Amino acid sequence: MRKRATAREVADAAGVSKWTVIRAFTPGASIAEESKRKVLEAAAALNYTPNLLARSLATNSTHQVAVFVDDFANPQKLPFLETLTERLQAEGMVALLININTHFDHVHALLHADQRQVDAVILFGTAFRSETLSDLQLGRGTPPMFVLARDSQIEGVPAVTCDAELALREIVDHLFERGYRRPGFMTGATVLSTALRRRQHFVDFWKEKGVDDVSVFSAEKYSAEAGAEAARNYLKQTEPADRVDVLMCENDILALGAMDEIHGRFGLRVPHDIAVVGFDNYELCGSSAYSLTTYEQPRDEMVQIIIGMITGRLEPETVTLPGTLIVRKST
Amino acid sequence: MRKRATAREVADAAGVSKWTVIRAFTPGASIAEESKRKVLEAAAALNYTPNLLARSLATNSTHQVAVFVDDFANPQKLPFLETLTERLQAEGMVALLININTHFDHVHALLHADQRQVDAVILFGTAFRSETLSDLQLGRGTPPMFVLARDSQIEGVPAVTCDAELALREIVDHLFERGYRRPGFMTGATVLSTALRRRQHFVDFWKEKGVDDVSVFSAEKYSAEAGAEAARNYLKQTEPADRVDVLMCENDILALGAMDEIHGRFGLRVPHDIAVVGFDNYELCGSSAYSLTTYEQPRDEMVQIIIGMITGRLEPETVTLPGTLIVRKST
DNA sequence: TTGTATGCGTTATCAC
DNA sequence: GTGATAACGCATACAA
Repeated sequence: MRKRATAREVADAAGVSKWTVIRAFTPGASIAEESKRKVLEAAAALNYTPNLLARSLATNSTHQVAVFVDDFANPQKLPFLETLTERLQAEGMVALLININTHFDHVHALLHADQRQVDAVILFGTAFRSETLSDLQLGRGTPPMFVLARDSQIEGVPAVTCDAELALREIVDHLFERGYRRPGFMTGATVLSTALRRRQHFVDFWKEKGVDDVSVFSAEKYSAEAGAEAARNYLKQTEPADRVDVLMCENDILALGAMDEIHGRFGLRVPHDIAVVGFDNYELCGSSAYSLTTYEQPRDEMVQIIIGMITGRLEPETVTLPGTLIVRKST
Repeated sequence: MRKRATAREVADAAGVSKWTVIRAFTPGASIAEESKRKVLEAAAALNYTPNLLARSLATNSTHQVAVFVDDFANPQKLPFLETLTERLQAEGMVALLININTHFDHVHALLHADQRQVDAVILFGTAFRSETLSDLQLGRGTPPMFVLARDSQIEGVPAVTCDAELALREIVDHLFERGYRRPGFMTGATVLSTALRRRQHFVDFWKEKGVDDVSVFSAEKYSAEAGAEAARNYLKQTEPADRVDVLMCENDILALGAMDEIHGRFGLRVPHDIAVVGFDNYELCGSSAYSLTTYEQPRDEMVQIIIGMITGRLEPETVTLPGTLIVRKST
């Protein structure tokens, strides 16, 4: 592997000093047309491009953003990653995809991101408790952090989320209107704040409607298989007369798994016997096999805002955006 | 944002030279126990960790690997990204997720990756024609490239893929055994080599069985919606008597869309009227709503091998691995 | 407009 | 075992 050409080499070839070479590659620098032409020619011949590593070291800014992800089971992550990377790249930045799990925990990852001098850290749908942060004793010196698509549990760390209160209100209104009165809620992993919040709103709004009893049960993970298993256990343990008439799941992937069990294995009709609601509007929700009623997050807007905060165009503060209820045949 | 502590500061605090500080953070360096203790103490107090950026500049190795992705519609990308990031991180590397699309093409991305001095570039399921590369005139000096989950179309760039020939042979054998004789193949975007190869094998193996006529039609993109649309057009334009009795789709997401159209909208029975086969074994394929026969790629092994090549443990060469046929109710 | 000196934080290599 | 010098490639500030 040949070494990259340096500014110094280009300078020699063009017969100027290396600083003139730098200027030719610095937009808005004062340099003579003639010099610039000579430099660019020599650069092209030598295949020179500025070394971003050295630039980062000198400018103290890497234009890299670390994106922490801990749940790869939700296919909804993919379109988010797509727009996120696209927007970042449009701003001259690039995403460092960091997998957070038991082998590479938050503290470790944050330390690593810090060592790499990333411009920002995006906690994308991951749970990050503040005790973890204070353990790190890194409050200052840490790159700016932002939470995407989940509530922030850390003081001073802004979050960009879909408005859970509004969403759940719309959902409960819709379900009430359709005549459902025996609601159930399936959560994924109860430790997560967003799960708790969605569930809490769900329970609260039903209470406002005069429905005090909401069955709550949880899947172990956020996967279709886990959703199916949780539904199976529930159906096995509950007499038909005692069952819920509508099941809201914390996200689509749980809902699809649950639906599959309800309809596919137990032969119950959706929505006649049990209606199902998801959250996210994953592409396959619209398929006729499922036709799942769900709630769509304003993905593009969320990403745009979080990037605005990273670039400094927007004030860093928690933003909550309205989403869209998508009513389909499952309710 | 406070500045990070430097080796120099720690050195002053510990009363040693900054080189001794470096040694304390270099595994296997020769340093006195006493000095090391003092340094680590001072480092902890000042919250010092080595600056990876400066290290990269000095060592000429960033431990960053660029991962190019151009298709975010296939949910199968997600588990691949999960194991990829996990394995990379286990090796002390980190993934740079780069979105290749019309706004940020391959040449641009490769240039960018090169400027960032990445240790390697993984073309993950993206089409990269060699003309593009030669346009760049970068043959030398470019970081080592590898293709994952697609055939390499570039001389000297190794690929790690699932054995398409074996896969298609197993699939065709299975279909033939089940009695299907009027096969069809749905491809996503015909320009891609892997699409062409899978299709070609499909056609060839049927020919070996004495079936010369394979209907081929293509969806515009790799999405459920595109698969559904392609199926819809086919069903509309083809008399029931003339239709295929089995439809193989280039990947699961197309197959799920097609199935949805065949069964959900047109009311045809799968597999009785038309059988369907996918490729990838995406999680929802196993759901009772679809129960799609498909072919699973040896994901972990593929990732492990490509990382072996990147780290130098394995010789960089094209590797083709056998996958697993998953037979379900759709055939 | 152009050239010079200095700094960014680390590593490699050599003296001591 | 420890300190010092040079180098990595570029950016900033200043002088010419």
